[in-house]
Amino acid sequence: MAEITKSYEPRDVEKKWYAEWLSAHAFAGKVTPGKDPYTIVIPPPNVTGVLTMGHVLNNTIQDMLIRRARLEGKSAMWLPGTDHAGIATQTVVERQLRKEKKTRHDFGREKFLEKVWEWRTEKGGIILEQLRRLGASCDWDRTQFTMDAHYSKAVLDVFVKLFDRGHIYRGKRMVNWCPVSQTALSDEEVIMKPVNGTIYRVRYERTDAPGLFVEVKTTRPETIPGDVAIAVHPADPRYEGWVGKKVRRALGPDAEIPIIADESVDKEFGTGALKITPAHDKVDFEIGVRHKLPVIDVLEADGKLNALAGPDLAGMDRFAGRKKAAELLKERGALVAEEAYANNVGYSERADVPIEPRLTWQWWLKYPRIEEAKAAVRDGHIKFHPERWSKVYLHWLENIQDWCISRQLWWGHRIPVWYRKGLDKEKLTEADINDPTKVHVSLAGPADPENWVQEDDVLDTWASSWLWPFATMGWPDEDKMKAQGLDYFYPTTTLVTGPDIIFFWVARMIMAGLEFMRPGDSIERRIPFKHVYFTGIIRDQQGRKMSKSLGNSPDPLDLIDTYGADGLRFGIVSIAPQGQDIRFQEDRIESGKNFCNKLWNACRFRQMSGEAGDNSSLSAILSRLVPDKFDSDDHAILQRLLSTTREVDRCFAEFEFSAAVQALYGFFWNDFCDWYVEVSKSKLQSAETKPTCLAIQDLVLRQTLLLLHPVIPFITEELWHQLGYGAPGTSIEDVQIDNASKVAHAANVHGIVLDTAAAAAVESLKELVSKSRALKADHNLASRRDVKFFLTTGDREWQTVEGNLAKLLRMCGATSLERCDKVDGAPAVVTTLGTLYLDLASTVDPVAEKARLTKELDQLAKHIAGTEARLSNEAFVSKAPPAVLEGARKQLADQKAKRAELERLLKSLVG
RNA sequence: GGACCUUUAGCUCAGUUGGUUAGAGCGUUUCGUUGACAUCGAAAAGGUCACUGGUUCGAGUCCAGUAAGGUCCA
Repeated sequence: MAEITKSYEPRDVEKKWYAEWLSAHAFAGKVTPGKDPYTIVIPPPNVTGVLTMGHVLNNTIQDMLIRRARLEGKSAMWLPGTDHAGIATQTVVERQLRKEKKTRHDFGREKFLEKVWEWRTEKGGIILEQLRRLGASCDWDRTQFTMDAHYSKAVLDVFVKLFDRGHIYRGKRMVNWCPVSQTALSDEEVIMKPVNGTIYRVRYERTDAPGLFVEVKTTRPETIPGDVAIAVHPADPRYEGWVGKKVRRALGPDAEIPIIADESVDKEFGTGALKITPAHDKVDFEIGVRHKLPVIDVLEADGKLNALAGPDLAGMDRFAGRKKAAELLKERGALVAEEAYANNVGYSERADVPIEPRLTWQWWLKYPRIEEAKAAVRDGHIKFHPERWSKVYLHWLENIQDWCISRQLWWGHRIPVWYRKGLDKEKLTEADINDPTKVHVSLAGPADPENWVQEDDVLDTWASSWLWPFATMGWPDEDKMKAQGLDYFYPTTTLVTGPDIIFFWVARMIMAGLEFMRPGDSIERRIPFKHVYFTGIIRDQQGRKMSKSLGNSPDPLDLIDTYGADGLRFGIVSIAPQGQDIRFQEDRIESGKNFCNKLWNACRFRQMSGEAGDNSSLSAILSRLVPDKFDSDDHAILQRLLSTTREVDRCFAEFEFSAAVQALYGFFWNDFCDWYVEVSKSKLQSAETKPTCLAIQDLVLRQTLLLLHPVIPFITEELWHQLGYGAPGTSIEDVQIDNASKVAHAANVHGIVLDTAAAAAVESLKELVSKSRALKADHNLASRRDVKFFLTTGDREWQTVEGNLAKLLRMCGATSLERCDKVDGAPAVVTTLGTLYLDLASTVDPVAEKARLTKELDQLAKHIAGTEARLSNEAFVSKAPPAVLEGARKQLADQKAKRAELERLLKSLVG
């Protein structure tokens, strides 16, 4: 076996093991009857995406779950893939074309799509490559893309089915229009942002009574040419007698518009009068419908004003038009005032520009299975972690609106609808849409395509990703489903994602699963996943969301180069508590790297300490232990190993990953390295204690590597082999991890009965060591090893000290530690094992020594007062549980004894 | 306007059903390279647990309210 190097160099180790895992097909998800499946489908990153810190966190957690599942003996399968990301990808390619001074229209639909496919072939796999660097153990042979032929077929099949089931309709309604992308958006793709703008007070003059005006407030004067009425509340006394009269439109082609009464007008807002512009506001549109008002659309798809806005405004951009409109109103004396105004404006999520409410023909989906989707989460068939997100989810479902699923893009799944040639698409009625002689809806298309024209629109990207948990495994093709094991792996076990896509994706997947999977079966069999773990959002030091545009996100690949993939994984998991946003700190990643180095060196120490024994299995190591030779340190470290194993078991079951990592960190660094390895150094000197000490190190290291492997897979695999825990050609994941009770049971089988008092004994030894060091540090003696200590103590305590003397001398850095009755004038410290004196009587400064003891005494006095107060409280004594009462009494006794000792020491000081 | 989250050491955060003297990492100060590790070791300083009130023998923890910051929905 090669000697372990002095420091851990991740680069080669990571490269080597990832290649080995791939060639061994270690990540392949296999249908294995008799084994429980454990399935995760990756939240497919956009093909345009590059790895961000969010991806690192998200995918590290998925990999941890998958690797832990493999270690637990489950048939684990992690399915990777990418999302075609309609708008995002089309935008990227269009931006490229713009550099060549071209638009997609210069190419035409077909040629443009070829360009996008070229782009995706060339650059679309980057993020999956990056995930490999991170160590992601995805079953790469199953990699899916939402535009793959098979997947596309599933998407279109679902459209046809939902159309046939009456869930899909075409309607001319108000949509959120993005003038930059020039497509409709769903409500979820609109981000409300507070904007400090201007509100314009505009007056309209009565045509029948010149000189009489009605005043309204608007933030959008450029839409005044689209006004078709002024609305007031019917019970508003200010406008008694006004309803039915007409006013002159303040801007645009000359027109008289009526004053109407509508209950929905808010009397409290402004003057209580509202201008009605049905083409450019959702509320206005509804009022317009109620009053059968015309619709005058003054905007083009690209956000420019059109001829209906009048010659002064036509051709202007909407924002320039707003300024111009204000000027024109002013000239005409119609502008009463401009006021600063803060309001919320909807922005396009992708293009980051204000959206326009726009009346267009679109395809809509009435969500299926809404009630069942609520029940699935409410009744606990699907568990959210943290649970509180279920409230957000349920609230959204309570208020759910139909989903606008059509997009005016080219990159996407083209809607499988054909219109009979010669029909005017804009004039189709509901009956026409459902008339197969006029509108054809099918997967295959019409038999006589020459007589039909296909719908231009494509589907919203999310209308493909909502099928991800089953369309990725061959659905709906029976043969493919069988080959890919859909029936075995579905429902998937856990979904790991961010709470920001709870509506976009999580809720919709639940509805899709319930609608399409295993019709007629129970709800547990139809849901797409059993657990949803919501990660926090990674923020920068200032608390801002990390984003490409802000440039505040470190490149994870740089971090991998600097700290290793394992260091990055360990660091990011350790700072990601359940459901809380994360403020990124690079030094935590550094501490992940340091932990790896610590682990490496502890294993190196084991290797240097003696010959390797039989490490081939847990049982082989256990049989090397001689329980009779155990001292309290051996008992204590094994107990801590068990309690840590139990804690990690619990953390994985409850999705508390940072707690798991912290438990392992504390156990390994503090309990094992700082204490057990240090005491080993003297145990290894004796032929009598050495074999058991080595076996215990092997036991702890073996089990710790198994517990750590899901978090830091590369280094644990490497050390596993370096220390001979696995046969050549096997992997650490070929071994099954035992939970705490199984490990305890195995130990019992080998005659190991752990002494529960050992932990307390070790704690008292640690205290003695720590206080002896402090005593030395106080007297600037940290480096010397030639000090002598004296201890005044009882027989029992001395027995403990004597039994561990060699270790104690080494740990305290002393040549001797002798028992004696009384030492005068030496610096001393009170411990549970007795009063420890530093043999330095001649060099001591009594004044400083007094100060030190007095300070400790003062602190102790406060604690005694507190304990006494509690115990003298009648209510406490009569109502507190006996164990608590007993604890308090013992505490007081100990504190008083310590006080007496300190007082004695103080008195004994000369001067 | 509605809902949710956060507020604990200089910084970032733990603190499980209320119960000894509230913890960790980083940072700071002092000391230390003796054969696992300086990517390290030892010691130390540092907190009226945002505020007010309540429940309780006992509150960082439970309840109500206030303040500040954040997120989502309208």
